[in-house]
Amino acid sequence: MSLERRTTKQKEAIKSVLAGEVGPLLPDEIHGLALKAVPSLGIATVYRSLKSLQDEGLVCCVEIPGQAPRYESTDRGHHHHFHCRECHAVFDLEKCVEGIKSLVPPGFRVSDHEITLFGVCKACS
Amino acid sequence: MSLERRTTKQKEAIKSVLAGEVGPLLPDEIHGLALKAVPSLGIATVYRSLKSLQDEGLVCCVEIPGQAPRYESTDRGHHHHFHCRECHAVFDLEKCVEGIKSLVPPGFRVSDHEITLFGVCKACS
DNA sequence: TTGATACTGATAGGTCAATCTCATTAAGAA
DNA sequence: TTCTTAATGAGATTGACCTATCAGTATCAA
Repeated sequence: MSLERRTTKQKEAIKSVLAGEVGPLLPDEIHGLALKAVPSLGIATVYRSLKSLQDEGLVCCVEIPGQAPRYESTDRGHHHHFHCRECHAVFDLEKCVEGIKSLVPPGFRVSDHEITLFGVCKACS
Repeated sequence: MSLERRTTKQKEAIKSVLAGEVGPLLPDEIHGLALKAVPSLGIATVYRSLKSLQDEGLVCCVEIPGQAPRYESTDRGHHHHFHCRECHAVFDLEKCVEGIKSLVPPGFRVSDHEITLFGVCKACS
């Protein structure tokens, strides 16, 4: 239980990695990119920092079906994701679709939803 | 490598469990239900049969974000899923939404998509 | 009915994401 | 600068999911 919260170069490096991305990243990917700023960074610290950043509301978790959780900054608003079957990268999509709630039978209450598109990204085409 | 394919009561039990469901099931759930028909059924056989049924095109795998793979019969056509945050059951949804492909930026090719709604099901409300 | 062999059940083993442990380091208040 | 203690890094450990192994069983063509 932290009574205070210290600013560390590790956590700052992870925040700036996520700030510069166009989609959610795996912990391993975050680790790889943040190593450039903090060469000694351990993977355990990546997981710890991600949890801490989630508690602070700065980062959220994105689940792609069949894949490990990815993380991205929360400052992007509501959006969905595209998963490239070639390079396995995940991209943010700008918009959402209408009529989601009409899918649900009577008596069911919807709190949120996930839409994931699969295919081949621009670079891999 | 199977040169022939035999009919066994284990695999038949698994098929009939999946045939009677309103949504995809976890391997463990399939195991639990199929035990009623074949009390000696082992979990390894459940996994083996599911793989075999997938090869035959009779069963497909459904991935809910953040969850282990579930399995269902392929005879339901295109549809999506609702995941109850209370009881963790997954239900099939009848319809799909329009305009999915308009979400994607130029240069990206979409092959398929997943929509998962989260909330509380009728029984849990 | 018989025989070749696909299938089964139990369990050990593998894989991978994530957490725990603990000695060491370093942030930041005083 | 000093000192408390939060945070770190390395590696061991866990836990979930699934596969491999292998001796024994059951299917089905002949």
